[in-house]
Amino acid sequence: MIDVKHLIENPDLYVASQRARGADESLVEQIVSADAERRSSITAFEELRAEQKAFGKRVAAAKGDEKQQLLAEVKELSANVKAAEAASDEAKGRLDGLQRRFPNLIEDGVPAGGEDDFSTVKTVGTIRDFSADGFTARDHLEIGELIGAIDMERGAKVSGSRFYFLKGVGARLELALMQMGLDLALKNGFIPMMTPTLVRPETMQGTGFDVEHDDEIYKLERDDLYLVGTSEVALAGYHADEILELGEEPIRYAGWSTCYRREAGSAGKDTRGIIRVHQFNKLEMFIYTSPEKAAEEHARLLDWEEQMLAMVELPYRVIDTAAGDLGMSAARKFDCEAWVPTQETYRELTSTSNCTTFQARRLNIRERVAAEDGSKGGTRMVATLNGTLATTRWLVAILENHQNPDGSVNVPAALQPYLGGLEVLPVL
RNA sequence: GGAGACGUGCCAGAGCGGCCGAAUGGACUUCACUGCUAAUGAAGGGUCCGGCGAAAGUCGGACCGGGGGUUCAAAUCCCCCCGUCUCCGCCA
Repeated sequence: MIDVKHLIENPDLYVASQRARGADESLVEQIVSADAERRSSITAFEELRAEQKAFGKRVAAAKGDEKQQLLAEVKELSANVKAAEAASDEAKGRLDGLQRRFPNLIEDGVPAGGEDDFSTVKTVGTIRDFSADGFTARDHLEIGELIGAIDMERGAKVSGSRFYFLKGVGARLELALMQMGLDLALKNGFIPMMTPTLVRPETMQGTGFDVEHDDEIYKLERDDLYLVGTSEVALAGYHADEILELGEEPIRYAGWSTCYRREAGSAGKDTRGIIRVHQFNKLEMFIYTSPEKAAEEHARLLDWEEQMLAMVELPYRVIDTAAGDLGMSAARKFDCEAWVPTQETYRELTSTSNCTTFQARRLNIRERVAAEDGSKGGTRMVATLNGTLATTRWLVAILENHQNPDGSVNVPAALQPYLGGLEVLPVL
C-alpha cells in the first residue's frame, strides 16, 4: 500500500507515477476525497462515543429510579453511536479499497511505458559464435536429453504439461547452482531460510498478490491455502505485524524454496523444455532495511546477481524495467537476462525489485527509530527488496551456452567444486 | 480424525459486565547511592487513528489472538475462525 499522507501532500508525484505506468490517474483524486470523508466521519463518531462513555459513568454511579431514567435517555445515544461507527467504518473501508488498488510510487529514473519500453543498463560478455565453432547449437532440451539431465515426457506423463524430471547430472547441476548461490549469500551475511511453500490468503495478499484475480496462483480450495510463486511471499510475511530493531545493517535472508506458477495466460508460449514450467526451485534474496538505504541495497542485490552470472560465465544484459511492467509492489526493477543461443535473444534469469515501504505497509512491518535526543524513538515503515540468486531456468542458459559439438556440456570453473570436480557433463 | 485446556502489555501472570489500557513480579530506561560491578531506593514506559499546535505537547477515540453478536456499557457473556498445548486414534 502507498502512504496516503504522502499522496495527499504530493498529489502531482502520484499522478505522474500513474501516468508513467499507464495506470488510472483519477485514483489520486479519489483517494484524496475518500480520506477527507474518513477523517470527518471519524471525528463525528468519536465525539458521540466520548459522550456515551461519559454517560456510562453516570449510569454506573446512579441507582434506582434515577438509573432507569438515565438508561432510557442513553438508548438513543447508543443507536447514534452505532450508526456513526458504521459510517466511519464504511469510509475507512472505501479508502482502504482504493489504497489497495493503488500501485507503488515509481522511483525517479524508471522509464515510462510498457513491457517493451525498458532501458538497457548494460550488456556484459560476448555472445558465442557457433558458426565460427563449426556447428549448430542444440537447444537446452535436446542437450538435456543427450546427457540424461531433463525428462519432459515422463514429467508430462506423471503431472501434465510443463512438468519435468531433472535427473542425473541435471539434478546435480541444479543443486550445484543453488549451493553456489547459497555460499555467495552466506559470504555476504544472509541468513539461509527454507520457507513454507503453502501460505494463507493474508500472507499472499500482504505481499501484493491478488488471490481473487491472479490466475498465476495455485489455490488449494479445501484448505484455503495458496502455493507460492516465490519464497518472497513467505519471507515478506515472516516479520508481518512486527516492530524490528534494524541496526546499521539490513536484515538479509536467502530463501530456498520450490515455486509454483499456473502459467494460465501463457498457453503456447515457451512450450519446449524448462524455460516456463509450473514448478521450479529458486534461491531468493530478501531484504528488510530503512527506507533511505533501500536504493543502495538495491544496487547491491543487482551486483550479487551479476556475480552469479559471472561465475557461470554467461553473456547477459541488465534492463531497467519500464513503469508499466513493474507490477503492484515494485518502485523499480532490474532484470538480468542471459543470452539463449537457440532463441537468439536474452531471457530473464534474475529480477530484483525495490518495493520501498509498499509491502511493509500492507504487512505492517515497522522499525524502531532512535530519537535525536537519545534512546526514545518512534516507529516507521521499513523498506523491503528482493532479488534472484539462482533458479532452475539457469540450466537452460548454462546448457546452451557451454555445449560442445557432441552435445556434452562444459561446466563453468566456479561450478565444478559443487559437482565433485566434474569438468564436463558427458553424453550418455 | 476424537476429547479437552488455553490465548491479556517485552516476558511471566492477575483480572466481580461499568471505578481496567488494564493489578503484581521480572526485564528495560532514567535518576540517587556505592571507588567499579553487583545490591538498594525513586521515577518512567505500548501501538494505531483523529482534533488543536510550527513544535514540545495537549485533548479525544480504538486496541486484552482475529471477526461477528448480546448490552445503555464487554478483556470479562454468546457464536465462528486462527493459533498453542495435553490425551486417544491413525499415518510416516
